[in-house]
Amino acid sequence: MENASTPTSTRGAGRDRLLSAARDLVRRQGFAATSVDQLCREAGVTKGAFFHHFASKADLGVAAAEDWAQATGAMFAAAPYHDHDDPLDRLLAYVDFRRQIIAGEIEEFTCLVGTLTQEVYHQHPRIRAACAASIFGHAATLEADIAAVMARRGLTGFSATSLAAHTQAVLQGAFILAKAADDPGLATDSVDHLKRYLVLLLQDPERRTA
Amino acid sequence: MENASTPTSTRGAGRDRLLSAARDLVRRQGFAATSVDQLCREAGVTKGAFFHHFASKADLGVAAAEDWAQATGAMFAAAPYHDHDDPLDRLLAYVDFRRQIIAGEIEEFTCLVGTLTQEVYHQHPRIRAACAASIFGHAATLEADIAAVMARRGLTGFSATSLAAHTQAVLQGAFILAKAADDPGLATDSVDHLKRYLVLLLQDPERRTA
DNA sequence: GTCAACATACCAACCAGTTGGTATGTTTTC
DNA sequence: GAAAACATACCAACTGGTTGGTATGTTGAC
Repeated sequence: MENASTPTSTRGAGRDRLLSAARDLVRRQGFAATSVDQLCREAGVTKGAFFHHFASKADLGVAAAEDWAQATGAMFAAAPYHDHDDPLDRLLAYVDFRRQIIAGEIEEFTCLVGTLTQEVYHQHPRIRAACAASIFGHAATLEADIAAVMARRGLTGFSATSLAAHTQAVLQGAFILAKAADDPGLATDSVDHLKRYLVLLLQDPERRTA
Repeated sequence: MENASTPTSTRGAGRDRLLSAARDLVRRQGFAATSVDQLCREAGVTKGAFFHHFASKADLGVAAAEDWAQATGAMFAAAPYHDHDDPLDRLLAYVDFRRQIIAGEIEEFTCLVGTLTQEVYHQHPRIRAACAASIFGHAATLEADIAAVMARRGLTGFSATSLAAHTQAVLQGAFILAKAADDPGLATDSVDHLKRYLVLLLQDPERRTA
């Protein structure tokens, strides 16, 4: 997802540019530290345009989380891990794909909705809810494959829902460690552990070629 | 860690009360959304006292991260999981202990330094560094036990350092999911997966009584 | 008496949001 | 088809309050 430069574009692109600016600035520095003025400068519009499209700064936050869910949903829906027929192969390929897109500057691969949730969960319940919908909505896309593998191997002791959510917890936590260390390697290391866990948990031991 | 009420205390407690206020307010609503005025109200002092003790708001952030590392370090050093002789037992007891303290309001069990890192990593490198020291300093306390288990069982393919860091990634991510869902259960579920991973990875299969 | 800890008054810049417009696009009426 | 009416997108200036911080004064412990 690229940063929109300030174009001499046609009317009507202001809202999209504001959402794009929000995605980048909030991932880099958080929601509260990102002012409406700064968003407008980055988007190349004025405050009047901002408040034409959004009733408040908080409304922009909700729209940004929803836009994130839509854009990432589309990106994941089109990702190559769907090419696998076997549900476990598909799940492991998903984790490989998540690892692969950990690249570039920290704010380019970290998660808008995880970042937003962390600081606004208490004071902005509507933003929190939009973030939850994005995070758990995405986790839900993994549940069918996890459930299929569990059924195939007769696994119990945990649910597909909790394992799907756990994959997102690892990713979110990995992003925090990458930010703390200023090193994407911390994130890829945790994703490697996630893959190792899924293999140990879900793969038939006879299939393992370690 | 309890919130300090506004007492008629002796002089000289202002700094500690500001740090305590920072811990609570930042965990609940983030750093940028927590103003110096709000911190002073919560601590029961004035801006003069604030700026006597801290050169800037950012300095308060660094001090808060360092205070957090010191306080949690002491708490973990005194925790019962150290009672175990066997390194794997001790590690698993550590995870059990982390699960046990996930209780009460969200801001009571979530992590100050993880929350801080997420939003300030880009604009406040000194706060980021203090948070990294806290997170990875704590992870380092687990490395010896992990290394001992790896050596005992001849395990390769990952390092003690990366597995120790991974435990912290899971915890940080678990806290984000708890905030998103407004439900501590999301956090305990991920901690359960962490324990399951450590058992699968590190425990001799013959010892498992599942 | 000295000095650390604290309080008060104040500052310039910034904040989210509002106001009164203009420019452009669309719809309705003739 | 043209023009009026209306809707939408956007602008620049403005508002009251908040912000991080500074300067100066006061208080209490030693």
